Amino acid sequence: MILPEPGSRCRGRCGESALTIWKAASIHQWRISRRKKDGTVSNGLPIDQILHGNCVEIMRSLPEGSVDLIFADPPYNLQLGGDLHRPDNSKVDAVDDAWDQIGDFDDYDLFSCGWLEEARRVLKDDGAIWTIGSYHNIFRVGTFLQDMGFWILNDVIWRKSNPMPNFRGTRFTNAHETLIWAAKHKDSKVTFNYQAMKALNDGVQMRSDWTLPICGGGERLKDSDGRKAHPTQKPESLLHRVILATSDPGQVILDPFFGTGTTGAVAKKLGRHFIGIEADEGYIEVARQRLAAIEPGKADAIAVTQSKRALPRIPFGALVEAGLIKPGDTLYCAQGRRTARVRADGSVSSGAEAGSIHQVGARVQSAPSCNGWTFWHVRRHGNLVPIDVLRTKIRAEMDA
Amino acid sequence: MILPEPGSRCRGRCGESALTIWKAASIHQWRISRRKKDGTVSNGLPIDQILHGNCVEIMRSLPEGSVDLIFADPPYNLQLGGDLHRPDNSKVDAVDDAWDQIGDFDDYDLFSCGWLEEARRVLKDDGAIWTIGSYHNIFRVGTFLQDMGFWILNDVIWRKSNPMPNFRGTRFTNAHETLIWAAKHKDSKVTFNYQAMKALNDGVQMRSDWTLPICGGGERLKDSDGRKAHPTQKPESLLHRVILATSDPGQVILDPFFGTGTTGAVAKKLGRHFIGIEADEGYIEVARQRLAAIEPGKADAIAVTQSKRALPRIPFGALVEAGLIKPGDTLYCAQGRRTARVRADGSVSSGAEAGSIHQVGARVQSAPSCNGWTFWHVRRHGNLVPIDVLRTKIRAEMDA
DNA sequence: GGCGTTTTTGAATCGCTGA
DNA sequence: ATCAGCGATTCAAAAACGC
Repeated sequence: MILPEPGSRCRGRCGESALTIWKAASIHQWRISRRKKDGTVSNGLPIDQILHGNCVEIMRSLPEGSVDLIFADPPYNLQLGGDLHRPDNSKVDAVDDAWDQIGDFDDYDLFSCGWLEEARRVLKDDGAIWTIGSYHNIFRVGTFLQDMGFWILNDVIWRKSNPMPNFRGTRFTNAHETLIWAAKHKDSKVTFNYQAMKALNDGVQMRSDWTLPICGGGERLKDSDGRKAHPTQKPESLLHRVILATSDPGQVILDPFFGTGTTGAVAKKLGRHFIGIEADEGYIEVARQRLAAIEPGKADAIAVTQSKRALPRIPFGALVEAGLIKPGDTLYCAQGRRTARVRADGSVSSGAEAGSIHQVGARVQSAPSCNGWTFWHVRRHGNLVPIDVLRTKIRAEMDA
Repeated sequence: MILPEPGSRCRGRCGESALTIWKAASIHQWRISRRKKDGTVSNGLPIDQILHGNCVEIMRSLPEGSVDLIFADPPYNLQLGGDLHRPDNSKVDAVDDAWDQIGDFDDYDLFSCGWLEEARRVLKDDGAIWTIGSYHNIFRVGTFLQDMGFWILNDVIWRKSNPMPNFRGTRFTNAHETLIWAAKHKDSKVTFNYQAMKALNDGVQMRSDWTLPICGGGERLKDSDGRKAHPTQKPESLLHRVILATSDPGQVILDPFFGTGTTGAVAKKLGRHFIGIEADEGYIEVARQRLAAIEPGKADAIAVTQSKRALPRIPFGALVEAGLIKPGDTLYCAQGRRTARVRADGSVSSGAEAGSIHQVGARVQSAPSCNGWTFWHVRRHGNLVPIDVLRTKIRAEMDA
């Protein structure tokens, strides 16, 4: 592997950049192996499968602009010293697996450039990516995302309700991990189920900090000896929120570091398709068994609160056409002080002003804009009823 | 200014690095102006002063390895679009000040390299740095810290109890900011008052996520027109925790982006020295008046817990942090005959006795135990109010 | 003055569609 | 590509207001 001159004080960003080096040397040395397709293939995509191998290699074999969402939990490149013991002298089972040891920052940068570039190629133009990490790696991943043209939408904090304490008393308890949610481009129209997130959070906007327990109990996969099958298995609750918020049923979610398949498990439960890539055959076997036992989510069970933006557009004139409002009827604001008259073509007039319900509503308030559907009301049985209620009626008839 | 070739898809990390460019071109063009020393000078350091000018220039005039701690709140370089209106059509007063508009990623990287390199030079070998930022800038700052050889100790989340909502329903509420705490070297022996943090957090280890309200109310500095004096004034509670945790009384804390002087204000209250650097004379004037009104912390008031003790049931320290009770304030029993003094970490002292509100309450009564929350009172408007009343207020904020 | 209600505001990368 | 029109969208805390 070609690296910048060693020994320089500033690593990574001195001399040639990791991204430049990556393109020049590493990628072309990889052999793209053909792999056996043993599952469903949709639009050339091997969906609902676990693909075995190096994730960059595998992603290069997938078509450009083909997946809707990527969730990536790359190695954190933890720089551990010696063994860590608890105050009672028991040894902490640290993450010291070979796959987490990428090397110094230069190696880690090359590694990150590699998989991020391929992930970006495979992603649809309106797609998005989630990455998760700790302070060891997330700043580098975030910088690469920005440098590659991804557009960060939020950084999200997974606030662990039950983190491992700092046994030495030398730092603050490392009680969170950081996720980054980014669109492929600045102008990408990404999926965000705002109302579903609001519903999930007791009716108030979902915040950028999520308090969730770490993966344990019956959810934590164990091998035959009772030891945890994977050292960094993520909780399904975390993926549930990610997938519910930023994908729709039927979409394809790619996880290039599949591990024991939490992304696939939650995707299947929520009626999404997944593509998993994993280099370790042992993890793949665990994931296969896990996924086989999961019942796919049914359409009625995975439905979420819809955003009004997704509903069919009804022009105000349709209410007049349907006879729910008659030409000459009076519209009132909520207080009843401001009024407008309905005209036969669905426009309204108030004094000298005339135009759409939105335009006239804005004018009478001297406001820059106005949602006429919620601003204007009609008198029914002595009460003022928002015209939005009549729109709902029209929509219900259309669905019937 | 020399920049990488424009139009390249990958910005910043392609071609010459920002750090290389910085060293080659920008720094040598700066003229180091002599400045008038108008305050105390200790070990060649202009302590407890606000220095006017570009922070890189000023830092170059300070001796190498001379300050104990740096707190830096650099511009976030927000990339705003057009105006943003709330659902009620009121306009959001965005942070669009000229000082926050650094430019594109390349410009911001050069800017960041510049001040970070000088900050590192000025820092003692066993010193540490704190930086704060949002997803717009913090990944780049974190990457540079690592590339320059700083050793990250924690990333800390400031979880805002009352953030501004996302008005368009397009993202998660941006409800947090990220701080990075890093040592100058991997082997630096940094200051960390572990027991004080534990005392401040109800007797359990302080975590990496801190729930604190944004700066408002009487603490928020206003100009003569009643408008906020600075758009991004940080709460003193945040600095209280930073300074109490990672510095000792008498040490020197440098803030290269001093603004209206929150770092200096808390440093003075906690018996630390500060050096503030600020480019805007208007902010300096506000900070000077603010600092002049502050009484320096007395040694007994700013003393913190040095050894283990029994766990208090309630985090009394949160009241100190929030400014509801100040270090040095007096607590009274209901009759006003017995008193205790509040210390900066939420412990209290009475005569030779020191400890939690419960312990000291028990001691002064010669009782086996005591509920400090109902025993102790503070004087407000001439009346004695149980501190439990203040706890209720804190709880409301923390529950958010 | 006191208490209940209304208004204001905070580091923000904040829309979609069709002519 | 640009522009205009539709019409979707806010939480907590403190200050200001009203009775």
